Amino acid sequence: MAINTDAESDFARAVYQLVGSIPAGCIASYGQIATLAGFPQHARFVGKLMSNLPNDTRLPWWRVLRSNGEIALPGSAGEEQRQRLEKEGVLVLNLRVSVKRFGWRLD
DNA sequence: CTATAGGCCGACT
DNA sequence: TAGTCGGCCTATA
Repeated sequence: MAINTDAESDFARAVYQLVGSIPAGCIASYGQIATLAGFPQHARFVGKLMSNLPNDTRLPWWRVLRSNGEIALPGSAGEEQRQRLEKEGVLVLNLRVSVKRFGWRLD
């Protein structure tokens, strides 16, 4: 089953809701979001959605990183993400976060 | 720690 | 129509 790229698609809405429900001080991965949204194969599309987000979005896009805790964004964008994370108390070392300590796991 | 190998799938040339 | 490219993932060496 192919996903609908429309911003109103179930997939997109699920992703937005999930990202929005990541607690401050925690991080999640693209694949994790995709999986929770019901489409484990669409990790990349999650990134696509994030890149499409408007600048004034309220979504905490910065809490989404790679599965290994690495910041995916290059250059200045990654810098912004790093600062937003640290402002929430997430320790970022060399563009890296400890998934063990800050990973978003549901209880 | 790096390097390879395989997979995935929408968007854009 | 066929490549190529992404804010990717997992496993293995």
